Amino acid sequence: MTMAKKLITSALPYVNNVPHLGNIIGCVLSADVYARFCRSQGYETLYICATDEYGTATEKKARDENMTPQEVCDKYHELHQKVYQAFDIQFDFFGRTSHPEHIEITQSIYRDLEKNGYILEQTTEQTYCAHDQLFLADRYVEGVCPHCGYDSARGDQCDQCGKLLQPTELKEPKCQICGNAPITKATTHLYLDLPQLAESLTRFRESSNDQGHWAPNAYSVAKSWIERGLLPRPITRDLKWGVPVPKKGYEDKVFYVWFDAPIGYISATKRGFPETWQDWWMDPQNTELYQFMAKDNIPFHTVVFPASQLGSGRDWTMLHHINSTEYLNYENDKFSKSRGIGVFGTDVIDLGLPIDLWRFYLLFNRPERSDSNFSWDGFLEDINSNFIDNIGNLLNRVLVFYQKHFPAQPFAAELSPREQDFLKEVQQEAQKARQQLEKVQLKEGLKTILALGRRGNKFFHDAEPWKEIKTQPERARALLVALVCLLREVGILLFPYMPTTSKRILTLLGEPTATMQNLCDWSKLSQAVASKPEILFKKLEKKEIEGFKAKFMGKQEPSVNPLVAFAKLDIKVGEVLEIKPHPKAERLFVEKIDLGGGDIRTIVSGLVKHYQAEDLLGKKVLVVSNLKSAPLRGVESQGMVLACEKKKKLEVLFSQAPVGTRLELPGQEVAPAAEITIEEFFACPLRVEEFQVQLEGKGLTLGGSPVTTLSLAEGKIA
RNA sequence: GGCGAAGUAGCUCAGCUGGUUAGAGCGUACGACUCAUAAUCGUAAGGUCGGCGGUUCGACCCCGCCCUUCGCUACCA
Repeated sequence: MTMAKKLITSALPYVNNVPHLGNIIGCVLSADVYARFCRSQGYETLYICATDEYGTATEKKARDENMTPQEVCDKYHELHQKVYQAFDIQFDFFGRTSHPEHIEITQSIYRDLEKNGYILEQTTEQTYCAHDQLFLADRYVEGVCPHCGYDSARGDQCDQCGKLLQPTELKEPKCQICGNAPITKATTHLYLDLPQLAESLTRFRESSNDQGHWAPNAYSVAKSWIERGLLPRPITRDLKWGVPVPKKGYEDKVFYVWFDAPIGYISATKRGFPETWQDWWMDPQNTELYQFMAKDNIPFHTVVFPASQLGSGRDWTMLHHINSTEYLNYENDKFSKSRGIGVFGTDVIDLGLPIDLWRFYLLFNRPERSDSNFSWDGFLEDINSNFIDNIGNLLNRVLVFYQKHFPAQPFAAELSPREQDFLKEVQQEAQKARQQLEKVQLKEGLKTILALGRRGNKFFHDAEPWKEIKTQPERARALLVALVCLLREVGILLFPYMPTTSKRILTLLGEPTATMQNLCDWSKLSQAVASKPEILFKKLEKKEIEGFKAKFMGKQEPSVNPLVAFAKLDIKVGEVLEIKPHPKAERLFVEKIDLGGGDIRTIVSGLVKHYQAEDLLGKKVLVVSNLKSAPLRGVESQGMVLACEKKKKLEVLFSQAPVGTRLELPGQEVAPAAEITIEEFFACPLRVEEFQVQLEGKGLTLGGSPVTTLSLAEGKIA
């Protein structure tokens, strides 16, 4: 086995979010398991993480909470630390990017890049919106793609041909926020010349993957990024909260977060280990870098950060194995802080369950190949059946039985072929789990450990020691000793996953110091005496878990009552006075619609594919009249014409009722809001069933008569 | 509408570069055992591997089309 030093990192969590279970399993916990394995294995190991603190999001949060960005970061950094501590995450150092050390290293890497000619400086006519008074982010600029001529390519990428772009390349750029043509104010920015590094990046990707066996999703993402064609990437921004740019003329700018954040791994190491950090980061021959993260972070670790390293010309330790997970969902929904969906680190602390149970569940359900799903029912099942009934019970039944018949006696016995064969199997399985851990197959490794437990239970059952003890007590004793051997291996192997539980098991077996290094070395066991047996965990109770479930459902933002949502809508009959094609959009019409009482609106609708202009002219249609207006390709749309949609078919909701008639739900008071958002509109699940427009099965009316469709029997209203 | 990912037993998931009867755990049913946290052990039921075509001697795995779900995005509003 390789004796390389193991440098392990977990993706830097962004500071202003409370980490949820998905975040935790994705990076910090997975990396912790591997780091613990490596230490137990006797490898020289360093596990580094930090909070990522710079950027717009923090500035915004600071404004919202009326604090300085630094105060925001201080507060949340501490929160992160508390959560990770609760999860028994054992960092060798947990740093933060808003630290002088970080500034120094970021700047020095920048200087290297500049010295080596990988920095481009462009004083471009950068898109600046005079109206909104800000420089526009790439994607907020649109225009004509220089490659394929597509007329609304975004500033970062063209949707038609897929090429990566810069906003400056676009012909006829436009501000997407206000629709005005942005002023192209001269701003100077620094760019990392990725094209010049493309070849080395490809070489790096291939050789690193060959040696380190990247997670498949990481390899394919990296490949497609590079093969799509790389463009120079700006590494500075017009912001305040960030790493200052050490260059004249850049006093008002900072480095872009994506540039400085990965450098946080290095700076955190340097801060934690000022004397020895270079032994890790500047010793690629003897160091293997393992990086853990969720899938959204892949490009930065496989392309962007390696590019900075390669371009700096220094002999950095570079990515060896990338372990990128998919996402964990919560009860078939996405985790969402804003909607209050999910279990967050702070919740776990409050619930007060043994942390190893959380670790077990998360690792057992680790989203390795595809997204996986947290559910309270699954939580109960997995912990009770797969862990407690299996491992917990095996430990207990073995120790209780042994204690009863051989009190205070060491685990020594003459092993017969029956035990010897069994132990060979145990050895094989234990080695298998060890190798799976070595290869960072964390979920598989855990499953192997559970299989070991099942094997033990079967051995116990088949041998019937409760009978044997009466006739051949020494034979029964040998059996139990063999099972103690198995439990010892389980105890050792469990250490990376459930450190506290591992220690408890090994202590009960009288060998608390056993590690991965003496896996399957049973020589000390014959002197070991069991402690008084104790239950590892009592089983989770259905009632308790139901309680949690209810509590967390209650915390969620209540889903909007359809009737309440409907009450806010102001849907009226309007007559199409005028209709013409949108000047800049081939799929849109621009209509003038009379809603009665002199209220005449301009409304944009995407109906070109379904209707001719003359089919609609003069017709009366249903219109959402209190919808917040929105610019569509430069034309302000002051409402929305309703239609029924099913698959690719669409039918506009026409009406014979007088202009201005309001859509009603019999028996329901309506109190239209002055203005609603498009989200509020869609919160109301209007449908057509059997040619009838309805809400929750109740038909809607216009002046007392039902609203119907002609060709589409059912569909959604949009 | 565009791009991307995915669709394998009731549930959660494995199935590498195509090759005999498609796997595991949980759950369920029945049986066994009783040392143990009503735990354990055995047996069984259960899948047209989203659908339809195609390539092939042969496809869950390759190609095309379609359906569904999810994500991102848009000339959805």
